[in-house]
Amino acid sequence: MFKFADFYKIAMDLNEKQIEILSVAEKLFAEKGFDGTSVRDISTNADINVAMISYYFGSKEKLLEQLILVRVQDLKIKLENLFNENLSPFEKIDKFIYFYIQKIDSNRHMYKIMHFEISSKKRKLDLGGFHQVKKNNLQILTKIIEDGQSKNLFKQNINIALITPTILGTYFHFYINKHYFDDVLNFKSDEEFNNYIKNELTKHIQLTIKSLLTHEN
Amino acid sequence: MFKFADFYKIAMDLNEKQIEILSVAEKLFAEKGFDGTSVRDISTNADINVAMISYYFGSKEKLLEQLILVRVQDLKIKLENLFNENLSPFEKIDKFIYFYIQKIDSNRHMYKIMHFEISSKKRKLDLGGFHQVKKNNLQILTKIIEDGQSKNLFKQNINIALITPTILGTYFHFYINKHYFDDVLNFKSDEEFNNYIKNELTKHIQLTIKSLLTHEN
DNA sequence: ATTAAATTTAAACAAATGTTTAAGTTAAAC
DNA sequence: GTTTAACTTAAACATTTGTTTAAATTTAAT
Repeated sequence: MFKFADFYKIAMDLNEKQIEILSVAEKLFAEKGFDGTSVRDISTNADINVAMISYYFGSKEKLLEQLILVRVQDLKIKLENLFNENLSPFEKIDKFIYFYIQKIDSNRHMYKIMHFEISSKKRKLDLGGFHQVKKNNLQILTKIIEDGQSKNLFKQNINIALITPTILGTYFHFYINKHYFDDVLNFKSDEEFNNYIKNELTKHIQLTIKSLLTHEN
Repeated sequence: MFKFADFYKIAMDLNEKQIEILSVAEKLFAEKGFDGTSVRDISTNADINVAMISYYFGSKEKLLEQLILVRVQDLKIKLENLFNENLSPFEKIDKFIYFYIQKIDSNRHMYKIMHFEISSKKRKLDLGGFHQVKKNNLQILTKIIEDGQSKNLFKQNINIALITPTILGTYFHFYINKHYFDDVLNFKSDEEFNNYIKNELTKHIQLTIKSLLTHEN
C-alpha cells in the first residue's frame, strides 16, 4: 500500500512510455474492470512487451496505485478562490456544480475505476488522497452555503454533507446507465449523450440543489 | 446470452443448494466483482464441490445470468396501485421514493453488481428485464407528477427522466462511499450507517425531489 | 430389493494469469 | 570507441483460472 505523501516523489517523472501504459490501462480498467483486464491486454493495446509493466511499475497492482496517485491530483478542483469572487451565492452554487461536474466528467475513466475500487474488499488501496479532495470541496461548498444562509437567501437546516451525493450521484447514475438513457432519451450518438450531460443534466443538478437550498416546506 | 422471457421457464425451480450457491455468489460478486471472484471462492464459501457450479448452472457466466434473472423480479416494485391510493401528490412522491429506496437498499448486492456489469464492455448480458423494470417505475412516477401538475401543486416544465437519477444516484453514491461517510458523519457501526440511509438520507431525497417539483425560479 | 436417476466427489485438463529470467539491443557517459 | 546503464525482448515460471471427466455415493422409483 502506498502513501499519498509519496506522490511528489514518484508521480512526477514519467516518460512517454509510462504515460502511454497508464493511459491504456486506465481505459481498459474503466471498460472491463481491474480484474477483468490482463497485463497482456494492456501490453497489446499499448504496443509494448508484457515485461515492461513489471519493469516500470513493479506489478499490475502497483500500476493501479500509480494511476490513482497521478489522477487524484487531477480531480482536485481549484475552487478555493471561487468563494471570494464577486458573485451571488446562487451564482456560486451554479459555478461550483458546473466545475465539479465538468472535472468529474473529464475524468470519467478514473472516476469509474475509483467507484469500483473504493468499495472493493479485494484490494487495500490508500484512498486518503481521494477523501482529502472530497473534504476540501465539501468545505468550499459549506462556506458558500453558510454565506447564502447568513444573507437569508438559503433556508436554515440544510444537511450539507448530503448535497455532494446528490450532485455526483445524479451525474454518475446517468453516466453509468448510458445504455438505458440512450434508449429512453433517444440519443443517436455519443456526442448527443455528452452534450446532454454538459447542458440538460448539469442544469437539472443546479436547479435541484438551488431548489433544495431555498425551498421552505 | 439469455432472454428475459426465459425467466419463468428457468428461474422458478431452484433447490436449496442452488439458492445457497446463488446467494454466496451474489455476496462475493458484490464484494470483489465478478472477475475478482473465482469459482473455487464460491464453492469454498458455499461449502460445496467446485464441479457443482458447472453441474447446476453450466458455467460461471451462466450463474451470473441466472442470478440477475432471479433478482431482477425482486427489483420490481409493485407500485402500480400506489397511484390510485387516496393520497395527495406530495404523499405519493414520498411513498414512491420511500419504497423505491427501500427496495434497492434491500437488494444492495445485486444492485451493485448490476451497476458494474451494466457498463462493462466485457460481457454481453441481457439487461432488458432490468430496463423494463426501470421503465415501469418511470411511468408510475410520470403519472404521479402529471397528476400533481394538473392540480397546480407541481410546476410545469419538469424533466421527469432526470428525477430517477437523482433518487437512485444519491442513494447509490452514499452507499458506495460508505467508508468516506463513516468518516465524515462519524458512524460507529454499520447499523448507524444503515439507519442513516433509512431515515436522514431517505428524507433528504424526498425533500430534494419535492423542492424540485415545486420550486419556481 | 433392484434399478435408474440424480447428486457429489477428487482428479485431471488446457488455457490464462502475473511475474521473472537471461539474453539481447539501444542510448548515454566517459 | 569503449564502457556502463537503460531499455526491450522472447521464453519460461509457477499459480490460478474455468471446466470436464469418470467413478462413487445418495436418493427415488419400481
